[in-house]
Amino acid sequence: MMTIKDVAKIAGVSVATVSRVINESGYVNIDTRKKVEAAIRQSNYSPNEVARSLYKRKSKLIGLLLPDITNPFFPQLARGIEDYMQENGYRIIFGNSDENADKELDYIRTFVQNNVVGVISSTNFPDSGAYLEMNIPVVFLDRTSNDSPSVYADGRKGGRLAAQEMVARGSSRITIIQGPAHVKPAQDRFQGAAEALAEMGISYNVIQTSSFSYTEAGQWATELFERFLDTDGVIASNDIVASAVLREAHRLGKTVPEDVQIIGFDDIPLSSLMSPSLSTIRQPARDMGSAAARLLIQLIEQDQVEDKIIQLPVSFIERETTRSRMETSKKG
Amino acid sequence: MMTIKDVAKIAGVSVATVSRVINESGYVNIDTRKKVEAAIRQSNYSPNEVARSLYKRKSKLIGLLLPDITNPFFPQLARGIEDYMQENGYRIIFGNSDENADKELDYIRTFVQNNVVGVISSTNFPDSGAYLEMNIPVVFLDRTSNDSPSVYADGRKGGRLAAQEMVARGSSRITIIQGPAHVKPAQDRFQGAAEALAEMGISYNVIQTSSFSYTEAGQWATELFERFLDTDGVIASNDIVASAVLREAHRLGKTVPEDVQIIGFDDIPLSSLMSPSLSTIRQPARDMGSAAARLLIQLIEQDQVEDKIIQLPVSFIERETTRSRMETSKKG
DNA sequence: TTGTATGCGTTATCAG
DNA sequence: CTGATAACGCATACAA
Repeated sequence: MMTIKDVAKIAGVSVATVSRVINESGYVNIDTRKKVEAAIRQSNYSPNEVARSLYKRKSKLIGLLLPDITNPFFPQLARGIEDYMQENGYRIIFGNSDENADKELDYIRTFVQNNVVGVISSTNFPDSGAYLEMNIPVVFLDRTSNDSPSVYADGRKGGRLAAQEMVARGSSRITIIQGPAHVKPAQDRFQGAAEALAEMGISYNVIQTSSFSYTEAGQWATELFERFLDTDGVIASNDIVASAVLREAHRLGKTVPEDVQIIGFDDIPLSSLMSPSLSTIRQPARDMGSAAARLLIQLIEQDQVEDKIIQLPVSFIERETTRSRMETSKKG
Repeated sequence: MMTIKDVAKIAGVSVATVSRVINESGYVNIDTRKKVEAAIRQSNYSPNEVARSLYKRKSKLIGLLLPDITNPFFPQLARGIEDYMQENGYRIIFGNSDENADKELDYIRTFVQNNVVGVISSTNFPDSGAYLEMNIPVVFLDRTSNDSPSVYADGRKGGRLAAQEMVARGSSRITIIQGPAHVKPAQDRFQGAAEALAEMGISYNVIQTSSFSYTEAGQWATELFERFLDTDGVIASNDIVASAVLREAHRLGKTVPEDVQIIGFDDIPLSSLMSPSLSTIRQPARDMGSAAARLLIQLIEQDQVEDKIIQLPVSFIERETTRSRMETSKKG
């Protein structure tokens, strides 16, 4: 590998001068600049980021911690982040936490060991202290913690929306699938749906689940109809579980949405390609990702930021697992 | 941040000694070791990887380049890689290439700028020279290049399998969806299917596609049935497109698999949750990922490797978009 | 068994 | 406008 020294030699100047033209810092004569630039081109030199990072005590690296990239919601977040970071010259060190505190800690440690200048984390332990001790900007994504910088969608609202749309479309024997207890956003959704239903005076069933895994999704769908065969509306904890429910409904000979309506959560890309396509509460995942990236960069490069806490709106995506809306109670 | 110097001061020894206990290199008296270890614990010190990397001219970082993490096949690869790397103390710098040569080059450059010790790449340009010039181990994943280290599934065989299973299950008016021309594995599949069909003396239709994007998948499905309404067997270029075809078939009032059989490719996690669940040619994506990681680490740490080229088997996953096999021509 | 000094590739300070 | 040089944090060769 070429070093700044090699370039200096070729150009017949000192390393300091080369450094100046690279960083456009300090004065440098137009002619010597030409020489240096020529030398750089000729030698195909590009600066060693490690040395830079060592000297400046900060890199162009950011750490990204996601629960499981295999869950289709997270790649969307990751993409939003990566694109924005890429455009701004930052690179990403990525890790899956599996919602496991130790693994998370391990990653955080190596992040700081590598001089990352910031981290974006979708953690269930935002208050673990590890984040504070880092002493570098952190933004929590799809998660919240007091008034720490964070980007998230309004899960509670999403839950409410799902409940309202379901009721407005005529379901009355509704089952809510409650996501994993340790995943905050999942609980927000549940709470939103539950409280909206309560406000409308509609009783509901609840199925408890303990993960978002593909393999278990089928089991919960099975359990759901075993316990509540006559349910006519399912509010799922995410689109994966919703798919499983849709599948199980079919297997039992039910037609969707006539016999059972189903509403998912997230709006993962595949939900529109299923048949019937999945009605769902959309989280603008990619936007959440880029918003988080943008916020983190502000935190890194400026001392002032517009908003430390960014809540993005969710929306109901009407597709084929819900019926058309009944105009039951029109006011006015 | 604590440095080795701080630790040395606390322990009342020199930095060299501290370094020795950290790296278990050279002799160090049992008692002074105790002292140093205590100092490390007390100060919560962990070595600066950047400084290490600078000195040793190699890091614990590896570069990972994938076309698009948003395509459900790639997170599986990524997971296989990440898990294996994590266990072995390596971290990943990740980038999406979008199959764009410039973006790829940009990433490769920053990889070497950051002293990565190896890269795993799913590139369409394995022979671009950029990979050779890097002078660090590269393994191509889901791709091949002469006798460069690589890990991939037998796409040709997969295509053949799909064709054979489709025919054995009674389809005769078969349509193959041909994936993007610039994506080698997609062409392998196509070729395999086409040649198997040819061998069996069965004619077929072909639909050309130019990407694996979700949004366009629907259009191709539409085009497929517009042009070949009476097709009774579709061999799709991947599971996403297969989903779109399934959906379109339903929309047109066709029943699957009675009227049309559909076989996908990849076996993404959601394919088993669809209804009907998707018959598909499975690529062991996660295993491919860990195999690539394993191979890369061998390449990095040893001079000899078992096999530079690893081909993993594909398999037909029989689910609900294909009928049961007709025992047409039983020999013996 | 331990300590001192050097260099890894950069940037920034300070003379010139 | 340009060039020595120190320092970033660490690992190693060499002394002691």
